[in-house]
Amino acid sequence: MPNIKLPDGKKLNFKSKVTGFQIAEKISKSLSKEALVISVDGNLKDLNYEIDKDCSIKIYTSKDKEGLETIRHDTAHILAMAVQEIFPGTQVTIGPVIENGFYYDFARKEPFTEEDLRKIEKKMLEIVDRDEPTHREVWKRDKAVEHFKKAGEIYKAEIIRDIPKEEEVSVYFHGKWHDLCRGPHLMSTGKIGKYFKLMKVSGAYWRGDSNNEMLQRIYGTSWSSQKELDEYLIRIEEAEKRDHRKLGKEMDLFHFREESPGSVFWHEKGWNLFQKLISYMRAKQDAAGYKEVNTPEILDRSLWEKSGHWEKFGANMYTSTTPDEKVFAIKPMNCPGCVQIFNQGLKSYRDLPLKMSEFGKVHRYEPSGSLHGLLRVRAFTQDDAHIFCTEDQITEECLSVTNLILEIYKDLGFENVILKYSDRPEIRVGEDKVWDKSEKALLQAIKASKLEYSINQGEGAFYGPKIEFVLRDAIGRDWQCGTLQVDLNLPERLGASFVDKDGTKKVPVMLHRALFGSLERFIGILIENYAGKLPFWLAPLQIIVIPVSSEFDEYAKEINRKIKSNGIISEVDLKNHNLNYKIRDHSLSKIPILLICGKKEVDSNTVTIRRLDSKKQENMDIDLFLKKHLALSKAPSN
RNA sequence: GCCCUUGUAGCUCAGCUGGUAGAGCAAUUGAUUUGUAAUCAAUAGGUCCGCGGUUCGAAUCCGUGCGGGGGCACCA
Repeated sequence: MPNIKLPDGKKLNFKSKVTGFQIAEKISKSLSKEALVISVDGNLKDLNYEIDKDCSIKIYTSKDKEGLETIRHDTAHILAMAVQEIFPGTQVTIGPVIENGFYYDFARKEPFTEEDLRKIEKKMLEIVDRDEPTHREVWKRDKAVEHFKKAGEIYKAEIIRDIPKEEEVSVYFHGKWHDLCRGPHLMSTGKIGKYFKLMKVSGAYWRGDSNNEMLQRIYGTSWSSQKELDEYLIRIEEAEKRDHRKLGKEMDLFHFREESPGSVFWHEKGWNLFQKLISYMRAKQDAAGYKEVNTPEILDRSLWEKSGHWEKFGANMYTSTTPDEKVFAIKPMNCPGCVQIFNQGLKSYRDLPLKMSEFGKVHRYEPSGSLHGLLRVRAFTQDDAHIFCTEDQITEECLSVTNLILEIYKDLGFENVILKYSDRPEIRVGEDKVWDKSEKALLQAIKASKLEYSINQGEGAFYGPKIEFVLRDAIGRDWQCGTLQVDLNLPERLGASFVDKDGTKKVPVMLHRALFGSLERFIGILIENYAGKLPFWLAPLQIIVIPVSSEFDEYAKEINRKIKSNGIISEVDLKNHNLNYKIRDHSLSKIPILLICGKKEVDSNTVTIRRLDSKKQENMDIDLFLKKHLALSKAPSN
């Protein structure tokens, strides 16, 4: 007789076997209405799963992650069901739950269109109304394979073959329609509610392998209330409004064009922002003891062969043949060039750690389909540095890199940073002893940073372990930016050495690190994070002076001159438009501060300040204004 | 690279089933001299992404190339 333990510790006793739904009914009527799935000793099960022995359970509703995910999983099934009702002959494959929704991959010759999606949605609503009951059957493997093969579902048959021997092959029925599935599922199709929407169709490789055929994937979202669905759709719209490609055009920062896909044409304002970031970082790195260098963009093939890039990275490299038939590569990374600087002249242990930074522009031939605005380009500038040091110095150097990165992110408005740590991969170079040392050093640095971190086991580079710095933006999206890698390989390959205390030559350890990763990408992230409303010091155009009418042009020009002479980027707007027009115009182009000058201001030698997104007007003496804003207009410094 | 989709004025877009292009904003000029998110009017502005084909005739249909978008794969 099952003795059921509830999450609050209470126990319920049943005379015979009992289902989750019956337990919910026993607890309360409202719970029985809201219950979606149950966990039995930690395993998620259907509500009508029969319990016949003692166990502890928890019943989930749509308020729980488990409940919502089950709703989404069921919505995916109902999607597949609807598709097969409308388009017979379409094969189903897999349909998992993902963040905010689900997808289902189908095999069908004709592409699904936008109208098809609306048709399918309608059919899905019908299926919800039909409220088809769910039931689960466990089939013998052979029978299942046979059945799905006969039904023309070759993908399903293939999936069954790959289910581990010890697992049951379960088939879920929603009415007559059925699908191979691990479950659990809701008790009937009516339970999912009507708060779903099909979002888009796309291609997706069978089993995620680009050697396989391409299936059609339908993405959908599903929630437990209309309110949640609406909020989600609004969130998507908000994210679209922040799109850096759109804002970059509106703010006149940069553009792309056909002649050079994936390469940025930086306009004056965008380049100003770019240069500001660089000079900010120069100052930071200078203070941290880095020496800035610069290496050639084009280097002979032989160097890339020696470094291993030719073999390992060749598919992504641009090459160039000169009129005399020599082959060069346009650098996809700065490291080999930097090692060559290290190699020039004799280095002593006294020179270590030697930190060389480089704002190096690299070119990589990225697959056309992966290009995405500033976030994924073919030509970009790394805020790169290579630290040559001894094994004993690894920990300290890693820690100082981590601190530098955090400091810089904070200055740019990102306080929320997490780390991803990747340790030794299967295929690697170097002795385990050295790996032990470098992994330990990196981990120590991570722990000292007190940041949240995750471990990606075996994901390190073949030459050493690495940390990736992930920052979370204003609307909760994660962006991988900085990276820190320990390299025990390249210095040796390229013959780097230093003279140690004992007079023998030793190979230095090299740390690769980038703070933002790519300046281009980071600017994209900055724009999206701030929705284009950059902090005052980063704004490419910081102030616009607006005369109320042309009568005050001279005064406005004078104010503008004064501001500019203080090194603040300012313009005066003398166009023949009224004040309202100009305020709207410059607000839309996200100018942080507008200074209005009219009779009142001329008479009192003041300006009236209007800040972006604030209707508050603030009248101030011009010298006081400058005093208050001068420091704010420059990069933060410590 | 692969699947789907898309390419018309500086920008955002309209242009039904083929008959050599249109709006709003921006620009220019003029009027207006404006006090916190669009003053009025006039003017100018286009190899309809490139190439090839079908047709008496192509922005429109077909093929192909290039670019953009959404995904997949890739992301040292």
